[in-house]
Amino acid sequence: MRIATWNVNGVRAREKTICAWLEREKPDLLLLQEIKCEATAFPPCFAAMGYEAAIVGQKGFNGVATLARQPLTVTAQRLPALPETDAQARYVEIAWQELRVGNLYLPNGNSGGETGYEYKLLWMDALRAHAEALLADEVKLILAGDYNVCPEDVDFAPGVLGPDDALLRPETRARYWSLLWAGFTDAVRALKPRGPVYTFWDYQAGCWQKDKGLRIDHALLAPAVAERLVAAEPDRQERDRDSPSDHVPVILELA
DNA sequence: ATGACTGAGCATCTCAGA
Repeated sequence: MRIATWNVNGVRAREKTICAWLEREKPDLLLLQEIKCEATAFPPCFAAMGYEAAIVGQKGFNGVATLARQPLTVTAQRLPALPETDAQARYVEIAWQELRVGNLYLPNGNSGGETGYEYKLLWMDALRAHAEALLADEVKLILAGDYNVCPEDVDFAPGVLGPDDALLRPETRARYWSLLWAGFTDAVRALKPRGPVYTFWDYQAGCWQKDKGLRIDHALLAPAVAERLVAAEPDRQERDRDSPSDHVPVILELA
């Protein structure tokens, strides 16, 4: 079973790139973040390739969608703990085969001043509350996507982030670890405990060429899923293609 | 000392990204 997560930075701008990648990699599930469009504007090409889609879209910003080869059931289109008035499209969750798969795009937190940062923390609290409820029910849960968190110092190249960046502030990291310690396994770190495993490189200043990246795209696995983990790594080749996303796919293989 | 990108929108600049 192959499951991938990918912040594509605009699904319409990346349509051909994603189709070609699906053709090569043939994952069972693909979790997309930053689709930057409403569901009505979502490209039809994935359906033509045999993928069903669960889409939570938004005009211009954010937006998540999960593609699945086999039938899926949508179980959530937002985090239950957030107010219903919250308009940001950042979470979609499906039941698929024996699994529950949450696809998330966590707020960056560097824009909008302290209010913007507080929203990130609020969102992380809501994510943990939801995750704990599912784990308590022994749901076979995968929570994957763009977390916008560098868990440890090894997860960002020296010099690419300031000391107060929202991706690594202590309040951010405390919430990330609190989520992880609720009972998850970080799939990539479980298989590569040490060293950089970047998933993002800024478009600016030749960051990719200098390998000055970040590890911010994560896949967290509930215990019953973690015991089936065979492989988990970013597909770095994708960053070298024409007009790439600034993130690469992270691919998981489960027995 | 230093690099200066990308997508989308009531668009030829602004915002957000991270």
